[in-house]
Amino acid sequence: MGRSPCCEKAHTNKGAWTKEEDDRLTAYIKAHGEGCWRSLPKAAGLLRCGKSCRLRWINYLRPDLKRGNFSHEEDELIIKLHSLLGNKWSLIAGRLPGRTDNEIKNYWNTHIRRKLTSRGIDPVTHRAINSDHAASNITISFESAQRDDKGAVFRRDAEPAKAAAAAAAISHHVDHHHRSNPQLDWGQGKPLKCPDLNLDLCISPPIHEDPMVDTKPVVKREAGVGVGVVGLCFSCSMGLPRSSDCKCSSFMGLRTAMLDFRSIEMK
DNA sequence: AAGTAGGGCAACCGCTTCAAT
DNA sequence: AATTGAAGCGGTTGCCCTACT
Repeated sequence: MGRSPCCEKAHTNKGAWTKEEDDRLTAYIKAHGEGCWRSLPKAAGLLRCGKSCRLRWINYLRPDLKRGNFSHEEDELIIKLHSLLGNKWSLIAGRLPGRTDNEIKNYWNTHIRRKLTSRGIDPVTHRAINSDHAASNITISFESAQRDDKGAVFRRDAEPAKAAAAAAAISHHVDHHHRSNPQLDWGQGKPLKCPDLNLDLCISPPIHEDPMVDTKPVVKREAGVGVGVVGLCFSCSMGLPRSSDCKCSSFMGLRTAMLDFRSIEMK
């Protein structure tokens, strides 16, 4: 029945990794590639469980990791993605090349959460704290023209109908993820409608084809490896206003490229 | 200079999903 | 079809470092 046991837990090290262990793991993966974490520790001569090896590699040893401080653009992108995806750190990490889910999670908990709170934004719901009535359409805008050190811009939505349409479009895309992710209800227990979330989105129907956007399925969950937005300039892929030399086509090459839910694949 | 508090981050834990048997 | 375990994920913990008193 079932598979054979993973590792002998009685003879595994725990705690901080030593330089030697790092070297062994790195050398082994460089020689044999990732995968089969179950057998890796033994093969690499490590007294660790496969799970621990995987974590160490993904979060610390991988050569494509960026490390260092998060840029302002990354900050905003994380906030934006979190507002849409909730605590789906692996999905968020998938949009930030060189960043790991663990890193983003830590960064969120230590920096961004506080930052949002100081801006008067609830980091969980992304709504304004002290907004007395839920129906008020206070929204968070990331328009860089209005951006300053104080961060997000609040405004009342001038066109509720437009906002509702956008919300419905988002809801359509998010829905199938959402069904399996009650967290995305943000505690409301109702289908996501983003009634007060205006991210200046422009989302087209899924069937839309754009030569600039690679529509083939994205490699599934490469554990934090950036599934870069193909065919888009930096500004567009980061969800920023288009730069003067941007040649991305209008669809999705806007501030919304990252919201191409076709490439946010859930397990 | 020593002690303390708080922040940051690496690693572990426990749960869920999926695949192998 | 049922069972079992690997892989992956999010939450939490604990250690280390730095700033403050």
